[in-house]
Amino acid sequence: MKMTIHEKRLQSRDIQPTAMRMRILLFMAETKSVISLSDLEEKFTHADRTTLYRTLKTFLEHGLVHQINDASGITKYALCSENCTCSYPDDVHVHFYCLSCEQTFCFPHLGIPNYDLPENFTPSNGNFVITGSCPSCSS
Amino acid sequence: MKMTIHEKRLQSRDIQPTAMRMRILLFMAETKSVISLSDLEEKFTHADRTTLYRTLKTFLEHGLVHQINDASGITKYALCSENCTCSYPDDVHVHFYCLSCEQTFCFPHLGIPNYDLPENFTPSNGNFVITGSCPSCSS
DNA sequence: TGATCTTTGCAATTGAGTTGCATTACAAAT
DNA sequence: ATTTGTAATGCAACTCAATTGCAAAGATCA
Repeated sequence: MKMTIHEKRLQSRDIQPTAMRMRILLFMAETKSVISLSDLEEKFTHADRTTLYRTLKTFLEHGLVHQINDASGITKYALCSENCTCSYPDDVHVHFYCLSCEQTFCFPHLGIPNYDLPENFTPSNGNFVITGSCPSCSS
Repeated sequence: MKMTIHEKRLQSRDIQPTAMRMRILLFMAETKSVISLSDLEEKFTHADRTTLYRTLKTFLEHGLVHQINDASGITKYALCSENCTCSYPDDVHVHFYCLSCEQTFCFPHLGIPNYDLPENFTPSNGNFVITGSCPSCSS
């Protein structure tokens, strides 16, 4: 039985590879960028907002994407690397939010310090965003 | 002319020290915690939501408080230290968001690495939040 | 085929955040 | 002290992202 790489990717995370999900995964893999629910809506005008929303939720719950909270206040998502478990500190990396164009970028090569937290604070995940101006918007 | 320490603090940031603002500043200084607009609403039941909202905005614009975006998706605020300018990397520190009680904590002693960003990314601020379980919620 | 479970679409709701405008409080000038 | 102008506050309404309930469509398996 033949299977695309994306189909395998969904199944390896225990997500039923429906047509809709395949299309959304493909889009995220192609654009390689950080997207919001609204971005998906603009791309998939034929699909319902709820379906897109729930697809992102499903992806998130199954560790296929990670969630980013930047200064825009809008929840954004990005595909995880193949063997990511989205746990602090190893699988967390820095993101960059451009105040001008409001885009968010992944910096997978910029990891997170293993902070020595105050007693009894148990970390599980992290959200590290640097805000500023991106190359296209820096004059 | 006599002036309270909080009055001076407002004036040093060019904020008119009205009764409302004094009360809110006092509350934030007393609780020493990270709060949301809704938290203020619960405390100041007599005041209008808009006033509280605009007070926080004013405080933010004048650098009296800093803004935190945690995994809750709700914008939170915390008092800045006396000589803070809220700029990356020196004045940015780590926060902690507890998934269980949904509280957010300031860790002013945990600073931010001076990351070597990709070319032409110009940082101005940062938002670093570690998510997990706080002492009260860790069994 | 029939029964069941999952996914998708539609409609409606929630709640944070925000804005316009009228009113009130404050401060400066006379 | 009174007037006058500016800033702050309160009220009402609105926007928009996020979320939920329910019905219809589609997939899966006996």
